[in-house]
Amino acid sequence: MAYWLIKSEPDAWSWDQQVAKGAAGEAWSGVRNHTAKLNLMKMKKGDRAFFYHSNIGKEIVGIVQIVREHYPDPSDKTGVFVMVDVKALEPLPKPVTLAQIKATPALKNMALLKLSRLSVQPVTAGEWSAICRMGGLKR
DNA sequence: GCCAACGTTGGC
DNA sequence: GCCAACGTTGGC
Repeated sequence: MAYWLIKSEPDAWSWDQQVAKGAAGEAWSGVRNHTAKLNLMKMKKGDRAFFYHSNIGKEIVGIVQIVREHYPDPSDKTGVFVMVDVKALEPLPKPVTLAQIKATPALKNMALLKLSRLSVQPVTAGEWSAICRMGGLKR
């Protein structure tokens, strides 16, 4: 299984809205960046991703699961970009903030810090478990 | 095909 | 509100 991190501005689409969608999941559309697109296309059903709130909060608030692999984004008229469907899996008992990640030596190479503008990015297994622990999940 | 100008994102 | 990073656009 692969791990990812997806970003959203809570003004546009928040964790609470994602949770409200429940098991049905929701389309993760609107990506207009080719690097992000490549990552979307690597996602497999069952992969997990951190849900990060950019701008407001600047913290990882929960975990989502990929429930549908990439397909054309109907909101993209050029037909170039793709999207996936994700569903909320569980919240982090303690959201992990950007400041905490920066202060953690093991996480200093995270794409989140190096490619701050990339909205869909890979997370290593080591980073995943470290953040889960910081977030109060026991695993 | 290069590169300057410009727009957007996102942290501060 | 500012600015750095970076992607895109357009002139040459």
